[in-house]
This record gives sequence, structure tokens and C-alpha cells, in this order.
Amino acid sequence: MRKTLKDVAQKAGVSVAVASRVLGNYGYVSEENKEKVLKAAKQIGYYSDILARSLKTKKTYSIGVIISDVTTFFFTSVVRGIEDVANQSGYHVTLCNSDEDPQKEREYLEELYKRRVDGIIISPTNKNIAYIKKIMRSGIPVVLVDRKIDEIDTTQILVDNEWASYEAVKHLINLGYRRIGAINGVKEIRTSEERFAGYKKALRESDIKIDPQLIKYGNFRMENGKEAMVELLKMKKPPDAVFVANETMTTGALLALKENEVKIPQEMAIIGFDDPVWAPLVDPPLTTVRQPSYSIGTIASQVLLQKMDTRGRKTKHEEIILKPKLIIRESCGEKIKIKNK
Amino acid sequence: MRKTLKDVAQKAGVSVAVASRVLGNYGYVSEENKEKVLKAAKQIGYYSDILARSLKTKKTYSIGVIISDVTTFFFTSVVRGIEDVANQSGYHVTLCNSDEDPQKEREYLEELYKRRVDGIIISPTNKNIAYIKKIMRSGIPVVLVDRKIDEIDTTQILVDNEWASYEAVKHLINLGYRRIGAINGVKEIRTSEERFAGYKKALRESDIKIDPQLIKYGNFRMENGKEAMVELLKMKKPPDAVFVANETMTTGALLALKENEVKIPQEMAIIGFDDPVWAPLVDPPLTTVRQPSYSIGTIASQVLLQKMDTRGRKTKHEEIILKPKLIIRESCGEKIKIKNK
DNA sequence: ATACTATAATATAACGATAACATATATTAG
DNA sequence: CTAATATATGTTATCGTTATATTATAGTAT
Repeated sequence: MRKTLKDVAQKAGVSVAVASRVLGNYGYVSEENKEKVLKAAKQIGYYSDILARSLKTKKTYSIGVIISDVTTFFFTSVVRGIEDVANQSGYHVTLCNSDEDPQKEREYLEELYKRRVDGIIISPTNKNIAYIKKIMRSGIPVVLVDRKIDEIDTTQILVDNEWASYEAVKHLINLGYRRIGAINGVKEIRTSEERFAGYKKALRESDIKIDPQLIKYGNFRMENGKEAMVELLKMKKPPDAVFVANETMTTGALLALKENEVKIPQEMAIIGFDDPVWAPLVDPPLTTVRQPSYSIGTIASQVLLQKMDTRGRKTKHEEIILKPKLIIRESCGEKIKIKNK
Repeated sequence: MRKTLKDVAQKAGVSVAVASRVLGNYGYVSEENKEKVLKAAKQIGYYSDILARSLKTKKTYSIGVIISDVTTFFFTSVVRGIEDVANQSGYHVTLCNSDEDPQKEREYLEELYKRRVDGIIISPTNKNIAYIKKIMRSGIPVVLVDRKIDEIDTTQILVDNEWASYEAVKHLINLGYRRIGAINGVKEIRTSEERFAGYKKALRESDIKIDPQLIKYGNFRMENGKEAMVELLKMKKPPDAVFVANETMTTGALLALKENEVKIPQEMAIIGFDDPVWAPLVDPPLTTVRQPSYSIGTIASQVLLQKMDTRGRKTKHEEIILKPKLIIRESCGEKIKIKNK
């Protein structure tokens, strides 16, 4: 059923080698045979078998991308950036969702290795460092995005999380808020740590005591953000503002506020990380930290393409740090309010 | 660098056949050799090369999925359903975004064919019907989702679009609205036609004249929904309610209403298709048609898995039609309003 | 005329796995 | 005791390509 090069060669009356050269566009072939082969290929509906080709050439023209979850605006956007650049250079993207699960991440890494991808872009948990290094040693270039890992010697496309959350919390402080809560992501993940560090720095700088009761940890999921917010609301003296460390948890937190009919920002101000399309549409429009997600993707792709070109050469630890931007809308109030201690 | 079966066999002191049998878990092998091979494989860090295996076995354990755009809630959810089921059976999903572009769709179909996927799930434009049929004839099973194509003899997982939009528009009529606009998707696509048909049916049934001026066509994109809404607002006598045929265009329409400070639902009621997480959060909470998107994915996957098992057998045209559900919130008003003609 | 290069085509050996076939021993049945 | 069967292993062809080596011819330089 499926046609092979042999069929094409037979039909064109030449050897497979000639057919291969024509279709692969290399080596010496006469004009006459070129035409014959092209015509034959079209006639019988021939499409090359990438498996066979890749086996021989050791090049699959595919790259693997491992992120935690494409459902989120941030990663969708990163992936879009990666794909746009990769596709342009003829590369195909294999997408894997680790869901923050180191076990799943490990399995996907193995899968990508078995499938002989030419390179990998990963937003890693920090549990498979040794395996990532092993993959790199075997000659497959890796680029990290969003999450820094000191021990891995390769290019890492990052965002200045600490600075961004510092700015966000500072914004709340400047507006007059003092009891500022935080809903953080998974503790072990670098971005969570950095964002939390920015939060602490801003409070410390303004001589506001850090109250552990106001600090919640989630797993980046929506349900989790919701639960965390509910817990905060249940307190005898809830915070008057909250900083939420990512998009999905922000959605959950907003849902909790809605269900409990809490007025934003009068009763509770909220500032989120990531800036999804719907941020301006919610009630009230959401103030957020916008990350340059698409750029992260395009840059990661470009760097990886370059690394795949110069395969074999050793790479060193290198950080490309992008600046997020605070998008001020209305969920934190528009003017300075006087709060009593 | 990369280890092969030969290396494992050598290390274990057996033939490649024995090594292959152990790792592939088939045929006769002694307990002793089994252990030896397993140990050797682990020691040298062997991972099978899927390219070589697939070339020989003619099974890649990967399926291709072509949809218009993962960025949308509907398709993200469908894909998640497909993946969850496929992964459980050891299949890997290759995702392609056609962006409604028949050319891109064609290229991805070819790419998937070249990569020898075991099956394809596609939400098709209607421009590559002949090629899809050709792929099916070559022995690769295909399942369609979301968009019906009469000429293709395979299982199609669909949603009762006409019924759903009929219900949605009926809802508007029951609330007292009479000048009801529509922002439709790309004209040639089946779902758009069906949704538009439901709109017309509801109006006709209530003896409301269909006014072509109130009907806009988009390309499913956000910008487009926005432009369409702006055009409607510019009319001397704009509609007092609008039915929007998908999520992204609804986002755009809401953005336009926001920017023009149009009060929802007092000045303009709006009802959307698809029910993203943020629908309850916008101002006011959005009334929408919720599609069983995740189920569409899981069912499609199950059907495809089954078809791949019974490969070769001819399949016939078969439709599995799921019912969407109208989720009533507040963007259409909560009680009957009396509108003057 | 000889040597060299450019052009052209073919036959054949990989790539790394599996499957088919062949062979050998131990066990069981008749 | 022989035939049949189950168990165990090794050898080799094969999947569909590309790369290498080989051969052949024509044109150019020495």
C-alpha cells in the first residue's frame, strides 16, 4: 500500500540511489533523471518515511518540549513562541505536560530520548537534574525556560521573578495596604521561591512584619488557589490584600472571592501573576504581572536551534533574564486608601 | 555514546536476539539470562531506539491530532481528553495547530503520514477531504471531532450545534429580546453553519424577521469578534442582544463592549459558545453554551484505539452526537424585560 | 597520449531494532 | 525407545532510507 523509494526508482527506471538524490536534492543527477523521478514520485503518491531517514541520518528534525501544563495562558504562549520559530526551521515540536510531577517528567524525558529528538526545551521540576545532565552528555542539547537550575550548564531563559513580585507587592504597599497575604506555588520550585522572596523583600523594606498565617502554599492549580483564599477569608482578621503567584491560582482565588461575595478591592485587593486575555474583563479588571511569555518561547527556540547546529561543543551555564511588567488595572484600588493598623 | 542492543548483548554475554526478547518481554528466555540482560541494560544505561523498532514493527505508538488552535479552552480540553486516554494505552500524542488554514492542515497531514502515526484525530476544515480519504485508504484510521464531513466514512464525534444555538437564542427570545445579532465563525466550516442554522430556526419559530445587518462573520479569532461587535455598536439601531459562536470571538466581543462602556445586559445582552473557567468571573458573569469538550476527547481516543486494533477493516460513516448545556448566568438579564418593538 | 577532474549512475553496506528460521537440549507421551 | 513437544539460544534477513565505494564516461589540462 505505502510506496517506498524502491517503487519510485522502479517506476522512473533508475536506481534507488538516484531517486534518493533527487528527492533529497544532493549529489549529481542528470536533468533528465531528475524529471523522471519527480514525475514518478508524484504519480504513485510517494512520501518519504521519516523513521527510516532519521534512523540513517541520526537527525529527526523534532524537538521535545516539557512544561507543566499547556492549559495555562503562560505556557500556551511560551509553546506558541517555541513552535513558531521551530517550525520555520523545519522542526517539529513534541509537547509533553509534566503536571509538576517529577515521575511524569522523568518518563517524558526518557520517551523523548528514545524518540531521538534533536533537542529539548524544558521547564523543569528540580528532581531530575541528574537525568537531564545525562541526556546532555549523550549529545542532546537542552535549554531551560522559566525555572533556573544552578547545577545545569546550559542556557536558561528566565524571568526576573523576584523583582516582579517585589514590584507587585510594593505597588500594594504604596496604595496603603499593610496586611498583605500571599498565595504561593509549590515550595520546591524555583519560581515560587523567587516570587516569595520578592514578596518578603518588599514587606521587609517597608518594615512590615511578615505574618506566616497570611502565607499559603498551593500546587499551582485552580482548586488550590480557591482553597487558599477560603482559608484566608476564614481568618478572624483576614488580609486586606493578596498577592497570588500564578494564573490558575488567581482564577481560583477570584472564584472564592466571588462565591463569598467579597468586594474587590474594598474588602480585599488582589494582584496576580500572568496576564491572560480575560484579565481586563473580570470584575473589577485585574491588576497583574505580565510575563514576556511568547518571547521566552521564541528565544528558547532560537538558542536551541543554534545549539543543535554546533552540536557536541560543551556549553556553559548562561542566563537570559527578561523583565516582566506590572499591568495596573482596578483590582487593587485606584488611589491611596488609609488603613488603620 | 548512545548504547544499542548490541552493546547490551555483549555486556550480558548473550546474542542480540536474547537481549531483544528480554527487553521486549516475549519468546523463550531463561531466568538466568533475563537477569543478566536486565542488569546489563541498566548498567550501561540502555534505552531502546523507537525509530528502529517502529521501522521494523510498523507501529509507532503515536497518534496525530490536528485541531485549529490549542489556545482556546474548547480545544485544550478536547486534547486533554484525547491524551489522557491515549497515554493510558501507551500512545503518544503529536499535536498540530492548523489555525483554520487548509494549507497548514494539508502539510500537517503529510507530516503525520510521513512520521507513520498509527492513527489520526482531526477537527477538519473541509478543504482536504480527498487527502484524508487517501490517508484512510492507506490503512491509517482517522476519527473526526467537532466538525462533520458527510463524505468521510468514519466515526465522527460531534456536538448538537444547531440544537444548542437554538436553545441559546430561544433563551434570549424568552427573556424578551427581539433584535438579536449573531457573530458567526468562518462560513465554510460546518459548526458555524449549524450554529447559524439554530439561530435562524429560533428566530423563525418566533416570527422574528432575520435581519442580515445584524449578522456578522468572523474567523474565530479574538480580534475578529471585537471588530464585529464594534460594527454592531456603530449601527444606528444596534441589536439589544448578541449570540457569539465561539469562545475567542466572545472574548473579543466582551472587550469591545468594555471599551465602549456598554452596560451588559441593560444595553446589550450577550450569550457565548464554550464555557471557559473565567466565564463566571467577568462582569457580569457570562451565560454560555457549555460543550462536553473533555468527553469529546476521551471518546475520540477510545474510538481511535479500537479502530487501530481492528486495522484494515472498512469503517462506515457513523456519528456520535453529544448534547451541550446552556449555563445561565447574568449576561442576558435575570428576568423577563419588556422591550418595545 | 596520459593524467586528472567533473559528472553520472549503480550496487551495496550501514542505521538499530525485530522476526523468521535454524539448531540444540530437556522433557513428556505413546 | 522413538517421536513429539516445550524450552532456550543463535544466525540472519528485513524494515526504508542514506552514505560509501565502485565503475563509467566525458571533458580538460599537462
